Amino acid sequence: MSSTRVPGLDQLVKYGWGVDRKLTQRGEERRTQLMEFAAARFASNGYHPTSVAEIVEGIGVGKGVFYWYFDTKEALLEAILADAQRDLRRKQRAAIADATTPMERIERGIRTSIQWSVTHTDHFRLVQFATTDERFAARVRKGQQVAVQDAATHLTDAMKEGEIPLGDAELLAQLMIGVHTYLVHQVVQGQVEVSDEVVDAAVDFCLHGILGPR
Amino acid sequence: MSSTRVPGLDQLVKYGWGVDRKLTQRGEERRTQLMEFAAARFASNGYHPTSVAEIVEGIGVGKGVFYWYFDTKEALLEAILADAQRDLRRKQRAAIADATTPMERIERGIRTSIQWSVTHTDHFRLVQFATTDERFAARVRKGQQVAVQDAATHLTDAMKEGEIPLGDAELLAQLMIGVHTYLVHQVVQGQVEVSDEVVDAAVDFCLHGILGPR
Amino acid sequence: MSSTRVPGLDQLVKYGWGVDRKLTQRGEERRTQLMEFAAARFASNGYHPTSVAEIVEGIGVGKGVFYWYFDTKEALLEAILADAQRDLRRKQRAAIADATTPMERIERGIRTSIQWSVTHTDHFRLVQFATTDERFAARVRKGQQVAVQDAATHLTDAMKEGEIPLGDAELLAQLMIGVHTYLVHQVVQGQVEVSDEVVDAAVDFCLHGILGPR
Amino acid sequence: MSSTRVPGLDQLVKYGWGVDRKLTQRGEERRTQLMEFAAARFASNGYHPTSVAEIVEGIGVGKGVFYWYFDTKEALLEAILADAQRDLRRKQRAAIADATTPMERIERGIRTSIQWSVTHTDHFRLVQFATTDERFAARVRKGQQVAVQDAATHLTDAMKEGEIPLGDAELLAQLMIGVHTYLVHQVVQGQVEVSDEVVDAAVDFCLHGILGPR
DNA sequence: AATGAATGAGCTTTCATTCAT
DNA sequence: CATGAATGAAAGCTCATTCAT
Repeated sequence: MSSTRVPGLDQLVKYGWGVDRKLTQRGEERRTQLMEFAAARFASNGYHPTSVAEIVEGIGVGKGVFYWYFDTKEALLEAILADAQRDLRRKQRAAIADATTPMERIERGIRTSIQWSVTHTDHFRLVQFATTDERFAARVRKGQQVAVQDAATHLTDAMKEGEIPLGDAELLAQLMIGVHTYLVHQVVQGQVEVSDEVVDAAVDFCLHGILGPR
Repeated sequence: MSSTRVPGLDQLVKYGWGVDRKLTQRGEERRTQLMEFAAARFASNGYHPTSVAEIVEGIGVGKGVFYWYFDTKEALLEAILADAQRDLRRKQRAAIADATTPMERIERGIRTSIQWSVTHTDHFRLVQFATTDERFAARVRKGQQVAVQDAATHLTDAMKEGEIPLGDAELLAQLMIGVHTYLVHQVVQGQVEVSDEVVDAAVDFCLHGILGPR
Repeated sequence: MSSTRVPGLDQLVKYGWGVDRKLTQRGEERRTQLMEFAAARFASNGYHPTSVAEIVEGIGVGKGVFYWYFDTKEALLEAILADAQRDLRRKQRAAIADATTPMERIERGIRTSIQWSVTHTDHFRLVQFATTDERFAARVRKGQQVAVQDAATHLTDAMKEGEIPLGDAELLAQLMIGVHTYLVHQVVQGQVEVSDEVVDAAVDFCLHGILGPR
Repeated sequence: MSSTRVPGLDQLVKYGWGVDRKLTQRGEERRTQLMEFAAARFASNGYHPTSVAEIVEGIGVGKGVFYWYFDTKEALLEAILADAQRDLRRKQRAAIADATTPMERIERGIRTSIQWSVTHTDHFRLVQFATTDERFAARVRKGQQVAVQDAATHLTDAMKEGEIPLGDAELLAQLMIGVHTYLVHQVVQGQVEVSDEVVDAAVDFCLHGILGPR
């Protein structure tokens, strides 16, 4: 009826500026269902080749449903990406919470990140794609910057405490993230099987890369 | 009288199984022009959002011209990717040719790869995208497998000669490639400025990652 | 919740395996409207020369409407042909129902067939065309086989009852159908005016052809 | 150079008003080759679905060749149809030449016609198609009118001489032609095997149809 | 005579989005 | 909330025809 169009902060964080309805329990589920189904399809067939029609048919509803929950197809992908980013960050914070040294934080950060990516391959693929489309690249870039900053902070701390040699913390953070990103990439592409040994090797590789010549 | 439809091996390598005409000098130039222009557009706007119309308008020819040289838009991207792969491999072989030790070969390989990628950012972006679309992913995967194998061979040699500690050569090769892939990725995204120092740092990071604890 | 994708038998008979939505009253009408308009255009301008654009413009709707009801232009023609076949057969069965002798059934069959064809010249022309295109020819052939078999059955009955001399019933049926097909063909081409006399003459011609030398 | 565009009568009969060059021996062969190849393709794939490119590729020449011999694709089909008509008529005249009675002429006419059609199934199919396209229908109609007139003349003669009962000669001629047209149609469609018995039965059917009740 | 290249209107089809119910 | 129907711009692609060489 006369509901104001200005959403509260909580909703904004979750839904952005577009469709901003208060959703019922059922509505919430529908929205999630749409996002999950779409993420799967986007990941396997690609964002552009997947039509809105395909999505709504896939879950057996009319097109109206889609546009009830999302302003555009673009907004859907953005919501999926935002959701994923938020989830990963939350997991990472939890993992790091009770670590005592910077190096421990770094290691746990890497492990959590790898863990999350290989259990959310669809989202990993979507992020990969999003990078290649200017419409979404900015959002992803921002997320990656945050990740780099986080890692760099820990590296700087480690440098200060003399745990690792001084160096360009940000660059090292990027190289480190590069290692595990590519590793996950290969896993997603079916080129590598995940195992504790592989993850350990990757972590070792990074740590030695950071430590440099002893 | 009737021209044989079986193309020679040379042509096959170059054009694949689709349109396989003998091209005149002029035709050869047009084909190249189309590929270059398209690569640029695909890289900046994305493959799907770039229409064939946009490409032909961009170089000021009729639509038919496009389909004279390529069977489909898909075939065009494949041709571009194949071309790029061939070019990179050629460059790498040349760079490695006169190296004397395995470690030298590895280092030169990494440097050449970074070099090539940052001077062919369009193609790098296209490869990124290609990975996210099953239609093209296979080709890219094969190319990357080759790169991994190449590097792994050199690592194995280095292990045999005792230059580096024994380990999973293939995995190390992948981690190494991961470092520079992500680095280039960041460069392409404008997050990092290339410089000799950055490249050196990346190479160092890899070498120490490989060498492990001394 | 999720609607089953397996259409009921009724729908299958009517729509085939392609677009198989449940249509509303309005949708049903649109579908019919499209088929009728298209049949007329196909008949007068030819199937290939008639574009989908022409059809939708003709009934004043957007292009998407066409593809809402039919998978392809080809499917549309097939639907039209199937519809026509079904209608003719139904009419023929009704006409034959209360005939008492085989010869009466044959005569009524011929007359009904001529009658139907001259009042549905559009469909007759479409069948003519369909014969010349392998994509549609099979369907038409099957329909004609059925017609031949029907007539042959009656001829065989007549032979058994001694009403006509023994002979190759199927071949006679074909010749008989040939007579009226060509007659209708000439009518459709404007070479012959239909009249009771003409129809009577054709029927006589057939009957004498069948009876042979007394 | 300064060759007049007004062709001689002979050439006109053969080539119509379009391309009217004096062809060399080789040119004559190319033209024939094009027509034969095109007739085969048109017959099997349809006129519209067969492209000029397909034709010239099929015989291994460039597109220029096609347009050297024919003004348009349409003109090609017309030339093929005209050729076929001329050939059939010539054969029929030869077959009838030494017949002594009208009925003999009729029978020979029918037999020749069936004979020609089953040995030129491609052309028969093309005529079938041509009927369904207004651009070509007129030409075919005229040819069929001639055939009907020819047959009707013989029937009229037969009536005058008391060989058959009086009746509408033209209509009978049409019904007669209908019988064998449909027969050939079924042969072309692979529904009937040609044999002397079948042809005899068809001829008998016609003769009895004409003779009516004795 | 013949070729390879080019043209560009037009084709079939798709699809994000909107709307009446 | 939800549906089926509709929109129409735009996509990929075809093809009869023309032209420079």
